[in-house]
Amino acid sequence: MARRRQSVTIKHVAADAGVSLQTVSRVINNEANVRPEMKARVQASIDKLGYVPSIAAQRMSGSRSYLILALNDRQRTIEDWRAREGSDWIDQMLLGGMLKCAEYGYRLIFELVDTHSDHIERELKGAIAALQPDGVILTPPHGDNALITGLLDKHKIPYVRIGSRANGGALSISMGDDALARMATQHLIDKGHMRIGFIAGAREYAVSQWRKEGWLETMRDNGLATDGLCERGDFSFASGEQAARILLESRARPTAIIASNDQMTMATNKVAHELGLKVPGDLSLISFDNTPVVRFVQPPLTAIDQPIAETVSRAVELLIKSQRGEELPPLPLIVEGSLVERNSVAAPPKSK
Amino acid sequence: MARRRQSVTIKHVAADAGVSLQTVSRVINNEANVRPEMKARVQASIDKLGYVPSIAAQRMSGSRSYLILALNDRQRTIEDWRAREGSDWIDQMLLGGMLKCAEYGYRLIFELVDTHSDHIERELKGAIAALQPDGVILTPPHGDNALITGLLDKHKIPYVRIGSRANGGALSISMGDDALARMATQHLIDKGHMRIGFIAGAREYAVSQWRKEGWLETMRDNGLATDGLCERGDFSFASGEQAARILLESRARPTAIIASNDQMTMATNKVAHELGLKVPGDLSLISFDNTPVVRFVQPPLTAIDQPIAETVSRAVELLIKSQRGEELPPLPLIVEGSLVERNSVAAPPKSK
DNA sequence: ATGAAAGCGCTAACAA
DNA sequence: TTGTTAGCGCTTTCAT
Repeated sequence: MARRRQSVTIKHVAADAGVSLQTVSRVINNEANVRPEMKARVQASIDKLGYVPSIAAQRMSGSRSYLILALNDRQRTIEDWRAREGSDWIDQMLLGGMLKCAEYGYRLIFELVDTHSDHIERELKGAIAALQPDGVILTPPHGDNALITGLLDKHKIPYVRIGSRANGGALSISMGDDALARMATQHLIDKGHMRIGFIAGAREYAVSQWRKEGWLETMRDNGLATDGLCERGDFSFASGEQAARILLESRARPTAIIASNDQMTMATNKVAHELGLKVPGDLSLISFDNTPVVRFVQPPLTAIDQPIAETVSRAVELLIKSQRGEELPPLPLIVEGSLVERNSVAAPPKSK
Repeated sequence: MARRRQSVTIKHVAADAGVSLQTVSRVINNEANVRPEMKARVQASIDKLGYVPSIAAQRMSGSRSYLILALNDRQRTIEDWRAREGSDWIDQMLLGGMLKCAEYGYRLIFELVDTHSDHIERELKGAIAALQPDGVILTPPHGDNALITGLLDKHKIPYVRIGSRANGGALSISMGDDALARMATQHLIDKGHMRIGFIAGAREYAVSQWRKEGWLETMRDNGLATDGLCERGDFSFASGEQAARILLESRARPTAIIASNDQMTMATNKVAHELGLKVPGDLSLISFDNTPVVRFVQPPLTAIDQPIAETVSRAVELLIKSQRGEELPPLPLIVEGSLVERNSVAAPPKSK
């Protein structure tokens, strides 16, 4: 086993610049109490020698680890990967998270954690002990998991919850799901729809509730009935099929349906075709998430885009700024999504 | 700044078990020279206290970092992420790489590195110095970048090249691209095609050449002409359109085309439609990669599936085994892909 | 504003 | 088979 040592250490730099280790350390960490000329001299040596501090050593002496942990739901993530259905949540997360981390000299490490099950605690403790991350990003539904947040609180590790129910205490970010659901509902109402169905997502995801409420309130505000117009799925294609079938086979079927993610919307689209309904002629559809596949479906789906990259990017910023004691924006931060119009929405059919 | 220390260290375990630090260390690292009863006692303390070694400290004392670095091409990766066209290379890489790492207590860290440009060296040196990874996975086209492999050699960091031209020295894995191209070509010949066009990929990717050669040789072996049947793109949709247009507007246009990735195949499909050619009636198509989108195109594309998850998983195994001095399989390891039949291949048109 | 000394948690080398 | 010692590269004291 090759005993790999750092090729250029702080000592080399100190020797080269003719200063103490401490001064070099101060320059690296951009601390006060270093004269500009001194700083320049040290920096020159750093550049000359190509010195980069060892994260391990920095961590060891009680400083930062420059590691940010992103916790995702194990089961769902692996299922998505295996299914290869084009969900790009992870990619977008990396796009936003990694690049922002890189700006500040941090790295993002992905970790899969079970939602249920009792070894959550062991897993998470293990990751914390092994990595000593400077911050943690909790993606749905982990933000609402008291076991996780409790553990992080105990270890005093800052974390940001994405799309979580709870607002107290920690840093949190949402994509304004209720407003987005309102936007979608209003869009359909503006087109003349009155019977707008809704397929909700899994209960354990806070966003499911928010999205549903946005729809519910907008319907109410417009004096429209909602009885028998809401079914709940679990974000899977199969559950979407089931929910869609119930809605579309009911006596007074909706002329439009909003489903809480792309898979369920695509399922609804399929059921509509099976029942001989034309989309968007007989049935308008609006989806949530806007993953790549919705552009390739027939018809391409109008969808609420979730700005995941932007959200995770802001989450990283929040974490780093809070660690540095810098000022934070008012929380929860809302990174609003938008409605992307394609071809799955039209005016409702005249008859009936 | 909360000065975060390890909550349970090797000292606690040693005290609890009433043994020396070294003995605990030996148990952690599964070394010899520990009596079973001793080992059991220590392990009991570890479990009781929920002890997990600090990677930073392990690295510091010259041992492993339990970190594996996966190097991807920065520009292409970011472009793919932004385009949101459903390429799931990264996801598959994580699926295979992360999970295998987890089995052995390692973590996979992604890093984006420029292919061209002179700061490659600085970037890579920085990553190595900061992270001290135990191994590196080089995805195309980095495996053929002498600057990168040279640097890794110098630092004595084991690396595995995926889909690289070079076979000497280092660990390497390929997906048997030439055999796959042969398979695709033969599949078309078996259907009765004689004029089979080929759209090659960017030259800097070794796989481009292999795929082309597989096609070329199979054509030759079957006594079929290849003149004017090959165009080169750069894996982008636009380049695919251009190449397809040249092939399909030529006097003796091919009855089938194999394109070196999904984007270019989809572009070819589009051009065919524009020219009034039916796929697969007038033109058969076989794609490379089999990313999620090809199932949603009309018609769904027959494609060569690249087993990325499996490949990266094997790469991780190779790295860990080589580090442990365990026996390795013969290299380069070939993780063969397969032909996934969908609806873009038919017999050639009768007329002409 | 700079430097010296101590120690973080762990493992390698050596000793017993 | 087990324990002791030294030190990895860095940042924290605390001194100057």
